[in-house]
Amino acid sequence: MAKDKTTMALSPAEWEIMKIIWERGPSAARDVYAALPEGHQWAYKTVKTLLSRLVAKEALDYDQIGNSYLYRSAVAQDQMTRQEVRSVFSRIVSGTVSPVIAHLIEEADLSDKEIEQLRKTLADKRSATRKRRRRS
Amino acid sequence: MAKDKTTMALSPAEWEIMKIIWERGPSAARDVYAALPEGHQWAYKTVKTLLSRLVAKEALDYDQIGNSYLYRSAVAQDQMTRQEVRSVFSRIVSGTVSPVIAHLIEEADLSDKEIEQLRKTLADKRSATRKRRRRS
DNA sequence: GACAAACGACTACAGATGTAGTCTAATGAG
DNA sequence: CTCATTAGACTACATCTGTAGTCGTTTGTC
Repeated sequence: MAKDKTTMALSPAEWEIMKIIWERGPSAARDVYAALPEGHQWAYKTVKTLLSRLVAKEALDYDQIGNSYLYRSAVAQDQMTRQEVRSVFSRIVSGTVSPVIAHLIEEADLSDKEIEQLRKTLADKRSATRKRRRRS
Repeated sequence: MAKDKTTMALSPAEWEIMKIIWERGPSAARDVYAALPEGHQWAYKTVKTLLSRLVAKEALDYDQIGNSYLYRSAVAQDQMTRQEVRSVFSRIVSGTVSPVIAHLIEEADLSDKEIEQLRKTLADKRSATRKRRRRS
């Protein structure tokens, strides 16, 4: 039933829950509820619904402790993130990706170290591209 | 009724339509239908529905020509794109954006010229960051 | 001028999502 | 042991989305 992990998608509200579990590690429903960022006033029941849906999607798994569940992530955060970013880009972009990357760089709050790292990524990319071109 | 332009969101199917109109310029429903990328076999009626919904959202506007409409974009593509990217990032990211940017760079098909441009963007970013730090 | 073709308006309907509420069973407090 | 509390299961319901279909009107064709 549950979609393949490589095609699973999370709704915004579900992402909110997953982020909490990724940060805190395995958590009971109460803990997730307590960890909601300020400004999110979901009813506890809403959190429970989202947790159940995430279990149904197999994004979460759980261990039963007494009569309650300890939810834990069943998918890696960076994998989900990559997937989501890919999906958004395929929706949005018609042709050129690079202006969007530029926009992100401008908007993001990057440390010097991260900037250095990205420069290196770009440099690698350049040589990789050249290699591909030569081969073809 | 219609959401403020700064908060309007498009569904994936709606993006598909908008991309066609952004590329082709003002178009009749038939033209949009004809311009659907291979593999998208929506019924013509489906296209019509999406166009109407986009008009309702004020993402499209139209001029009446005879008894039919010539649809034209009422929002700029890059503005919508930026908005969408921002929204996705605020959903997804807890903390560090830069791995995601790195991932994009790795995945994207970038020309040498674009890579050079991005390096420059990063360089600017670095000096901007330094300036901000000095000020604070 | 009659009629088929095409158009836009409105309607349909199932699945996903946001946002909870009810019901029943387990359990911890006294 | 009894009872209020709490947990998870199941139910609810409005809205958004994907994906069309029907209806009445306009219009181009002969």
